[in-house]
Amino acid sequence: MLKRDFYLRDAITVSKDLLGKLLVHEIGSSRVSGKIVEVEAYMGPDDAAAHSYKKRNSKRTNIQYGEGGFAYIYMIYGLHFCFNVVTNIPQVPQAVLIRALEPVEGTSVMLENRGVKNSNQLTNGPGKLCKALGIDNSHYGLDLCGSSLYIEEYEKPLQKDIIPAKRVNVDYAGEAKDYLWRFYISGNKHVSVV
DNA sequence: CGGAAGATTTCT
DNA sequence: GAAATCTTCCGA
Repeated sequence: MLKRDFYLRDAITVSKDLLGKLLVHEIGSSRVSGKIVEVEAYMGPDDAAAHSYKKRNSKRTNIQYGEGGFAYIYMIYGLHFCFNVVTNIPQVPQAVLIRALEPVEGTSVMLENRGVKNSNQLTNGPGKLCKALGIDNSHYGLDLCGSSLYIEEYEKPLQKDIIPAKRVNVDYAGEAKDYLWRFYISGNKHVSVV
């Protein structure tokens, strides 16, 4: 399992390092997990696309003001949950949105959670992977150095296979919408948007 | 206290 | 291309 130090860096560095790692959710005795294939970095106070833009501190974003390595989960459009990893030191509100996974363990559980048959569409989007892994608001603020939801070493993608791209659905963010703060693994079938 | 908008998904 | 759908947030 990744240690606290891993998360105490800036969101861009952490996001790139997260590619190829395994996101694990232990539900009772079963393990559900997926390889991280797509992420986006949100850099906080100076990033108009971030929830913590201009040091906004609300009930929702508060966890970002603590130290890195905790789960930041929020509901969007009243329908879907998104899972983020808080990064950096306290008082620096940054986070990494996990946008897509490649199913590894417990795919039958994921299929059941999602109610679809095509495994390519199981976890290829932030809302989808939360549903597939059974992540919801009850996991808000959970310590990723704990024992039920965590990230561990898995694969290390080649540098050339890490593709920078514009973030998705942040058109409202002015100049920040063009920042290349989204990263995904080249050629992977489970990336949400190509 | 009320209005507005959203780090998405799904269907047509 | 547009609706679904409701929590959260910000301004008054």
